[in-house]
Amino acid sequence: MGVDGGESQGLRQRKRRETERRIVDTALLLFIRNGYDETRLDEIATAAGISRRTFFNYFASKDEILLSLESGMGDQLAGALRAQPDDKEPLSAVRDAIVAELARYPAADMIAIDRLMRSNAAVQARKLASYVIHERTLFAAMREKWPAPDREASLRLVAMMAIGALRLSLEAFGREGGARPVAEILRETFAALERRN
Amino acid sequence: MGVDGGESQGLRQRKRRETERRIVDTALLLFIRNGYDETRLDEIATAAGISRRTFFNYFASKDEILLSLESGMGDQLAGALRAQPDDKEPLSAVRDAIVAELARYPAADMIAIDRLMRSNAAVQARKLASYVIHERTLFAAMREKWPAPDREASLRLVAMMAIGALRLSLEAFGREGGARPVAEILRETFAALERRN
DNA sequence: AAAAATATATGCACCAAGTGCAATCTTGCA
DNA sequence: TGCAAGATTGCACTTGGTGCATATATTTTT
Repeated sequence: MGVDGGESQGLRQRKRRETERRIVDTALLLFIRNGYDETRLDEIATAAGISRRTFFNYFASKDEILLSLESGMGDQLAGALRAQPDDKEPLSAVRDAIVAELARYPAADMIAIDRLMRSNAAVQARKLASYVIHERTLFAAMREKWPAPDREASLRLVAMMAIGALRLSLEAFGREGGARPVAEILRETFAALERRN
Repeated sequence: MGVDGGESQGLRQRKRRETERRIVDTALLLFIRNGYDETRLDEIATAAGISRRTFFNYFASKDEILLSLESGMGDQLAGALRAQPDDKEPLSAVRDAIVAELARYPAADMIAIDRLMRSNAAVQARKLASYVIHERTLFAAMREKWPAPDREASLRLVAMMAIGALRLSLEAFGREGGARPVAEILRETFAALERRN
């Protein structure tokens, strides 16, 4: 009743964020413990303390729970790119942005999430599709950073190569079981990319 | 009865192929006429003269109808690559294989199929996922054509770039509404790819 | 502070895709 | 001709997802 600091800034919003977070957390727990396909939406809803119907007020589908973990990355990458100095070559700038950004994700989490996503074909597919979305987001940011109408096609290619290199790096990371840090693999992959031709 | 030519070579197999084909054809017709999401599996089954349950003997899901159109491409590309002369550079050989292979698909069909796939998020996602499968198939073929253990990572990158260029080219083809032939766009995209760095 | 407007939560009935299982019919082959 | 293997089907059932109406909570207006 208003005895708090005073900047509650929307109880509605706060509760919504809390509930959303609670759904993701409990769902991940259940997924990891019992498997993605084996976990029913009802279980998730009940465990999160909401009704099954309310779940769909937060996520459009079961997939979205996992996908939501991936969804911010495009914008994050775009942000990291904007922070790069303007005089770098596009591919180098994007590479550095990706390395900087990926450093922020805990390796153990990435492996766990990746395992979950690979356990279901539809989810895995949508994850790969989200790479394409990231590619487009990145391309849009690149176009703003290096505005030159006649270079658009080239920037599109750079975005494709960069996100492709990111994907291959994460695949290698998974194959190795997380033995080496992602940053190292990324730098290696990008080096090979810049070396060729 | 056996009064026919004599090489019936498995009535069972023949009927199966016929039925599968009939399912795809009638489904495509319905999809194009009424939309993918709006077409029920029951309609497809009935129109194809089979029971709903039998449909699932042929396709694991509704998605698979459309996906099956895409699924052979990886192997086709691998085959086209094997037909390339051995002394070409990997990227050039793959480029030529892709150009040769894509020339075999009628443009109008590609546009129609693409429209359908983009009308449903899950299908579109699986289509993009299938590019990654194609990439792996192509990589496997490349590894056989240019066996050099220390070059594997590099070949992986070439496969990624080639399939990425293919995807970007098809996207451009779609954006242009099929104005220019795919081969032209492909050559342009690959030229830009080889030019950069 | 009451009331009106808006957002959220939920229950319920329903739809459509997909699965397991058992029964029946077809084809291949000895 | 007879029998094994494969194909077709019906049926009951599970699960994810939607539309709609209603109740409840929060915000804003007066």
